[in-house]
Amino acid sequence: MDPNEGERGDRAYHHGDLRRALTEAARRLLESDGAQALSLRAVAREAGVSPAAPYHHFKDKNELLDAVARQGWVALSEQVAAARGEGGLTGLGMAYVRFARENLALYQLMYARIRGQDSLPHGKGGEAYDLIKKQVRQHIGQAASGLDLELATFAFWCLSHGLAEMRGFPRLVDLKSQIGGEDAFVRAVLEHMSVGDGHAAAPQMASADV
Amino acid sequence: MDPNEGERGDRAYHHGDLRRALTEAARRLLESDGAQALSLRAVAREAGVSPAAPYHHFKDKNELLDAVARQGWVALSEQVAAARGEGGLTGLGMAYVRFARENLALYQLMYARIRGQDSLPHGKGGEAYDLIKKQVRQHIGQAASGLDLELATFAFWCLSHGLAEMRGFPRLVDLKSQIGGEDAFVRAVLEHMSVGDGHAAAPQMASADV
DNA sequence: ACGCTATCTAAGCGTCGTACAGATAGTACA
DNA sequence: TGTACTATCTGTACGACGCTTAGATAGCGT
Repeated sequence: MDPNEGERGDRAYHHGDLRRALTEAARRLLESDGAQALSLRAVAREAGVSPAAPYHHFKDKNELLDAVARQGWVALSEQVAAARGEGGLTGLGMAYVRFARENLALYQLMYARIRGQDSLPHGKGGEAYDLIKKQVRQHIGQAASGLDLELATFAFWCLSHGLAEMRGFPRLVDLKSQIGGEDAFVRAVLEHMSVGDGHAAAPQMASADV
Repeated sequence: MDPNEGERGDRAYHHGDLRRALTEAARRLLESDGAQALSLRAVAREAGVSPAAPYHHFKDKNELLDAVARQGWVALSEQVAAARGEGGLTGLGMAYVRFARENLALYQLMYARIRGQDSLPHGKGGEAYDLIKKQVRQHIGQAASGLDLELATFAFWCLSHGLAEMRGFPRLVDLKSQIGGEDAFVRAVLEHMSVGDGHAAAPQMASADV
């Protein structure tokens, strides 16, 4: 649950706090050499221990990666929280996308780990989702139904995630230059949904109209 | 470019059309054992050839996976195309999500391959995107600016992708049961964006209203 | 019929995740 | 203080992986 469950800095092991050293080594490798270079042996090497040492702190490689991913969710939540009150809902979305851009390999690891176990981050890790939900509530008004709130939050999350993942796709380069740069594009997409115009409670099924 | 570049059924090799046999074996393994079991050696085993045989048809493992992914994009486009004219834009989105549900490992492989090379599927593979764009144009009206059309299409794609990827997340189970099941949930999210209500040309920054 | 080339096999290299036995260093208690 | 005890780390090994190379084989054009 606690993403830094090895954060007991008081407790020292033979060669120091190896658990923390391992996750830090992993994040270092992730940033420098990318996700495909993140082998357990490489992490152990980077931390200066034998290939078998990590197994005294993590059941297997997946558990190490999960710990790193949890740290990523915490960092994402912090970055989104720091953008609170600056640019409204759009500001949170842009902070989300900025995190993904600045920590691409980590961001992809976070979702890769989630896909492996079919569970969204919860507890500290899922704080970002709740922050966005709160801002969405403020955006669409307290009067909106809880169902609308949930739908709007999820839709906004999808938009942010899509922007984070597909930012570099060639199909978008024309659009981005046409709209005035990367940030303007992100802003435009986030605001395009214009969540909370009050149309969600009675979803229309119009097939075609001008 | 052509996702079935090995589809020359006329040309037979020593043991038949091994290139096709390999991609088919890969898709079989993907469906039965998941993505992490998809090793080159396992594919060769499934196809009944030696571990080195695939290298005469693919430069390396990545090229084999790319070929499988391209077949996936074609299949996705076909499924989306088959839903044309049935349920409007929402129908296309639901077909997209249904494909991801029915071919989960393949769907994730498709995006994993894309992330590795920072390029969206084009040509035959990207047909689905163009189909959705066409339907979005019909939905928002021909009068909308090209910029709005692109933004709306991308936003709708993000929504569909998010639904496909996060469908099983525990955070959503309450919402799904509350809204009346899986399909109703997908429909609600897709329609929530209500793309093309004419607010995109002049994106409002309303902070709160009911 | 004869070479030519494409195709496939066998064997091997370095790396990976992981397991296990033994060494070592802190800790608890006599 | 000395002595078990346990947690931590090393060394070594196993099977599987991606990929390379050398050699066998089969279909092709001439």
